[in-house]
Amino acid sequence: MSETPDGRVSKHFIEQAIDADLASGRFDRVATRFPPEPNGYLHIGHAKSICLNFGLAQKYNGTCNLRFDDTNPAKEETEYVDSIMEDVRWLGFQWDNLHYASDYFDQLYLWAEQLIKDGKAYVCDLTGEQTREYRGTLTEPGRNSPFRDRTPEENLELFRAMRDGKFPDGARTLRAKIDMASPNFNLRDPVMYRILRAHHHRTGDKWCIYPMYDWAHGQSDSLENISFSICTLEFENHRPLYDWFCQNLKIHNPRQIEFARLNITYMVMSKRKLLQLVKEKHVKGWDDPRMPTISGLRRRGYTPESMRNFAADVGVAKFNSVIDIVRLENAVRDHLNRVAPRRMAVLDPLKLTITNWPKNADGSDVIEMTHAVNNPEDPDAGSREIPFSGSLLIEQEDFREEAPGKFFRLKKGGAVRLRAGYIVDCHDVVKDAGGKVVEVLCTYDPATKSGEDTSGRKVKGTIHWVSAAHAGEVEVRNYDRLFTIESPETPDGGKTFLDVINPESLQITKAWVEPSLVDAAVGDRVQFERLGYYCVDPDSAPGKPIFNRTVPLRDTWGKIEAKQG
RNA sequence: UGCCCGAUAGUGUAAUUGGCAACACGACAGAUUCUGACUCUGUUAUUCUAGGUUCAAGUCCUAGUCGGGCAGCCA
Repeated sequence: MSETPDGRVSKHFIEQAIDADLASGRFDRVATRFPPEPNGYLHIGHAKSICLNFGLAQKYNGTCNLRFDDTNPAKEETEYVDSIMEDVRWLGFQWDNLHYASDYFDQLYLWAEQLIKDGKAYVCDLTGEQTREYRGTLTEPGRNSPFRDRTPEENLELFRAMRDGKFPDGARTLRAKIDMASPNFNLRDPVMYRILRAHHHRTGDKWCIYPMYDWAHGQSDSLENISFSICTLEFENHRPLYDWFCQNLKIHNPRQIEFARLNITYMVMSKRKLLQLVKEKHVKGWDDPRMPTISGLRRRGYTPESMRNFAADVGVAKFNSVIDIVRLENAVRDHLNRVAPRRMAVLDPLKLTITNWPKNADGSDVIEMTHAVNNPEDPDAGSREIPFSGSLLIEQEDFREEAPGKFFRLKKGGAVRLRAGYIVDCHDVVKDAGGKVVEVLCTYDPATKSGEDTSGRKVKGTIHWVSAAHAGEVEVRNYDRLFTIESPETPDGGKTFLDVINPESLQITKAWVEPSLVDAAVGDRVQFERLGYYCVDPDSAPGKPIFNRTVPLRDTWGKIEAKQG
């Protein structure tokens, strides 16, 4: 739901469907569920689904369950279950009930016997390959399995034997008896159970037959009294089967509604590809800050609020869209701008010496504390004191010996304000043997101290700095997009997504930071003024923080420069 | 050559369900600024095409075009 300018509330198509079903009496409440398969870590696409399902429950004063769709023991692990629960909570949601599809295995088995007795399911001896051949093609109908007309008695006996482990893996299946000529493949006698000897993360070795998705999902929804079963577009063709099972079992029939999954430029979202990135060590793990996983984005410094805002921002529809990654970046900037304390850090230092700075009797610099606002967007954030001296570090790129008029920073013969400090005038530089500027020499204007400026001077630029003697030295990990092209899932020229990994997606560097930052705690988020938002990484040790760049600040000057070549 | 679904500024989402095509982001131009950030202002459309119904069509009908999905004992 969102507000239009004239105050009306606009609802997306799922909310409209819910309104209609509530009004018609088809359902009297909203019950949703988020049903991940625990075979990998959740990514931002799942976050959209989580926000949708839990969000709907909140808006309609209904309920939302978390249910693990754990019907394939070959792929599923407890590690993934734990990470999924952590991610859902971190996003800010609490499920009403926690379930596992595997909790329903007994009920599912009973229902299967019921369908067999009703003559609506049969045991099929076809091999996997034969099953495929019999299924037909896109343009030709399938053919009936030669085992399709077994009697309910025979089917029951064989099915129980399947359950009891009398047959090897893959030898037989239980199939629903629907219509081999249906234009919808899902209705061509879909497999309900396969024989599979694998240790299940919850049921152990109790079962050697496991239900297929279609046979487990809708029935699980039904058992939980779900009203709206929201899933992604690729399940649209499954809906007739979803309804067929509920109707033939004569059980509560939730309404399945499909929406388009989330795609974002410069990201891959398939679990298979993400698994590959992890397994082949192209990244450091599922929570590598370059991953689109919720845990990766969390480590990168994204906030739950920004991710929820992003999900709301991209909307819900049936159109298969690709969201520009800048919208995600914008969402986190927008939130962090409001909440992240400002700090100063210099990543690529250049020495700046103030030649007229006062000295103590012993020849050392006088140290003066200056007053800096913590967050101009948030008066409640207060202010802090930073040590200022005659020996500072500024950013290399903030100084040019000679520069065009549009360059507002420091140049020889020019002036600039040192943020929360003084205005300085540059009168000379010191170069090394190679002619590279290694130090800039300035004078400061005592009447221009930040907060008590009586000079009336105006300068065009303000730059950040740290006092050389007081700066803490820390590690900084500057992250960038993991891929070099917009659509890494489909690169040109026979390349794969692995060929378009951005070799510069992680740049480790040092930074010199204002003193308070040395004690930053894991998870702390700050804005390095004029650079970007940073978050303290779990790899940090006490007194040795490591800062991950969440996202850089928008850089208008960088754009202008790039354009001018 | 089958079935299902979709198509509205560059990108995404709206349009009181047949009544002046709007909002966000981006891009561009400008203002402001002790962060070239933030903020503010302006610019950015033959609603895929062709017919039809209607006083009136983005919305309804017909045909077409383009895009996505479907032939796992995966989910």
